[in-house]
Amino acid sequence: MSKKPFYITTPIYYPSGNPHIGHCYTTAACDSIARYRRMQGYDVMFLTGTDEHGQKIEQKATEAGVTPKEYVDRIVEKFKKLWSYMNISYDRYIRTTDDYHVETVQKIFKALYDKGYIYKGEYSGKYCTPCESFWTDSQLVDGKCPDCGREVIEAKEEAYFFKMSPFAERIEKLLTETDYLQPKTRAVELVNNFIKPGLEDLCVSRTSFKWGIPVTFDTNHVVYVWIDALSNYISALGYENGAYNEFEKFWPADIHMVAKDIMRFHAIIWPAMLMALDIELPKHLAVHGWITFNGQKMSKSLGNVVDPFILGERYGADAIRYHILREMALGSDSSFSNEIMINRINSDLANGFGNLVSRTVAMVEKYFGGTLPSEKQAGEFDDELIAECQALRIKIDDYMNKTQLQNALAEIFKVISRANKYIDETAPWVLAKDEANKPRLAAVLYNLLESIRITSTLLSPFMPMTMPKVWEQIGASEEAVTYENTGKFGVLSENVTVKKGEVLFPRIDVEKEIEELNGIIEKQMAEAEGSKKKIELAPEITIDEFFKTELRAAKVKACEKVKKSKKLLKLQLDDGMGGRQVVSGIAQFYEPEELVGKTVMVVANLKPVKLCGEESCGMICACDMPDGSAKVVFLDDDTEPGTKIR
RNA sequence: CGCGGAGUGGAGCAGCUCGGUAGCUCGUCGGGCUCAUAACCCGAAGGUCGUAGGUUCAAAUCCUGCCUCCGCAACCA
Repeated sequence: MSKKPFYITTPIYYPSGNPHIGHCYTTAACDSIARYRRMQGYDVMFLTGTDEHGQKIEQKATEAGVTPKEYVDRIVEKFKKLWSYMNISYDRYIRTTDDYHVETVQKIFKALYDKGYIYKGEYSGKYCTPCESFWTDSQLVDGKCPDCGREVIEAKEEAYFFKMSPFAERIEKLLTETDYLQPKTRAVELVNNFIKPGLEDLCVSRTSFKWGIPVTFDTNHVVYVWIDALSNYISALGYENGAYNEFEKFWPADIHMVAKDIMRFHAIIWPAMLMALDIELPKHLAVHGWITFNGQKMSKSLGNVVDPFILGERYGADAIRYHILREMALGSDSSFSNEIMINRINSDLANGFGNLVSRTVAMVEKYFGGTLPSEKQAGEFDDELIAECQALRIKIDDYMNKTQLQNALAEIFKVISRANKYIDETAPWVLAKDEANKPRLAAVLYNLLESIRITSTLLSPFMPMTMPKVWEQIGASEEAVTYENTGKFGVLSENVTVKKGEVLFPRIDVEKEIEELNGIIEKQMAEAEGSKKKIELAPEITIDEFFKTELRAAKVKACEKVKKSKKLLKLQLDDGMGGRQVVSGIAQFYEPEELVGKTVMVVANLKPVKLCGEESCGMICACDMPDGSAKVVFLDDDTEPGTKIR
């Protein structure tokens, strides 16, 4: 009889930079689930990969002086190296530059076009180059990029659009009435923000860059991110291509796991695409939060990016996997700090589990020369321990079915705690003093070995490197550590022989480590600062181009907050030519009173726009601080308003 | 009045659906033990459950107002 299929995916990551701990979380979580399912006997397909097209990649490659393909090849190597280091057991790695994927995307695009869901239109909206994003009219107010706030380009090009509206009702039902979305708490938000206002048609092709999959019937166009990237989940199985033939077997996917920032695409656009193609929908979309660093979002410029390689080197990949999986609750953010991580590794892995194995094995060696005798005697406390061990697997299954890895781990560690307590209750060192107690002592130690066998087997999907070392120490054969056997007590041979080995999880000196880690982070930050200055210079301009920008001095006459906005201040300026109003996004950094009377630098010939309903004529110059705040550039107070600056 | 989430001992969280002794992990303090990775076990201190009202015999839990924080949306010319 054939094994039941199980299909799980990570997102395909965008290789515009090196992989970080956030990528690790998603991937390690999927890996643990995949391993657990394999252990249960499922035929698992675990897919990960990279999303390699787009203008940003094209630009980065140009900057680096290589072709886009060469550029992504390099980064993909780093991803693969990290996954190998973290022991990620993916079954397939898809790159959107793979031939078979290209073929699938082109066929899907054509199919949607033939069905009438894709039509050619004229795009009259705006496009943000750095963010590589088109923004529809409802997303834009006055044509600014909602993500980065930078200049957007008037894009008057022709483009293909995907009709989303026919699927609005079905998608709303999918989100609110099924358990597709996990956790479901975000469903309301999605429905209110995107579906109720009416689903906009989606721009699905571009003509302004070339690094993408060409539209077969209109080769000026390349397929834009949505259809290209999302299709990977089916192209990887061989949908509409000849590379694989497993679509029938593995589709629909059991779990797509994503971080919350791309939830929207997987909760709305992806189902719409599948509906349009008449393909069955995936079963679950598991959405997790971000790993934050001391409460702040991780970011390179803040110097709080944790390099997974460095952490792994110090504490072992399994310890890192354990920590991020144990700490993160599905759906909400998780705060990462070196201190929390080290404490967790110490208390759970070193003190709790590692020490349990160590003390148990040591006692078998000390009291019985390494091999337990057959004669055993049951006693007080045994039943409770055995019952907890036997009940464990059912609980873990339940949590794994709900993708609640952190709860599964917590449950396993409860049993580990129970076993440590059992040692105190039975006090083997007291039993050892009297030869007559040997059978009882043997039973106690056997029960402990069995507890370790069961917990370590259930932990092995999460910490795949370390658990085999445990099995070696407790004398468990390969047959003993199956999923099936985690439900049974009494699997190890009654004459089991143990063998003391290396310390599984060495205890970490908290203060010393934190100091050293901080040193590393500081060093990284300094390096990042240094390289940043070189790389991020805009292309050279001539003096004529500079003079297109007219800078003038202006005195702040009045200033107030813009209602309905957290970030905006409205300033009345004396510009030496009758005055003007400027709106500026500095409300979080300045009180209105502070600015009155100051002389500032204004971009005087900027096209006026409306921000939150207020007219803004010009822009006030300010420094972008590394921490995300802004510092306005002030001129000497006696500078005459209207003075030209060059 | 844009949408949503959250405010529980020092820290991080559970409990709230279906009201009825406030629980877990870490930390602190005291004790025990010595098999073990200065690990393990037991005990204690510490909470007016954001705030003001309401419903009720009884509210962390249900209802209303308010405050604060976060996310999304909007937006940093």
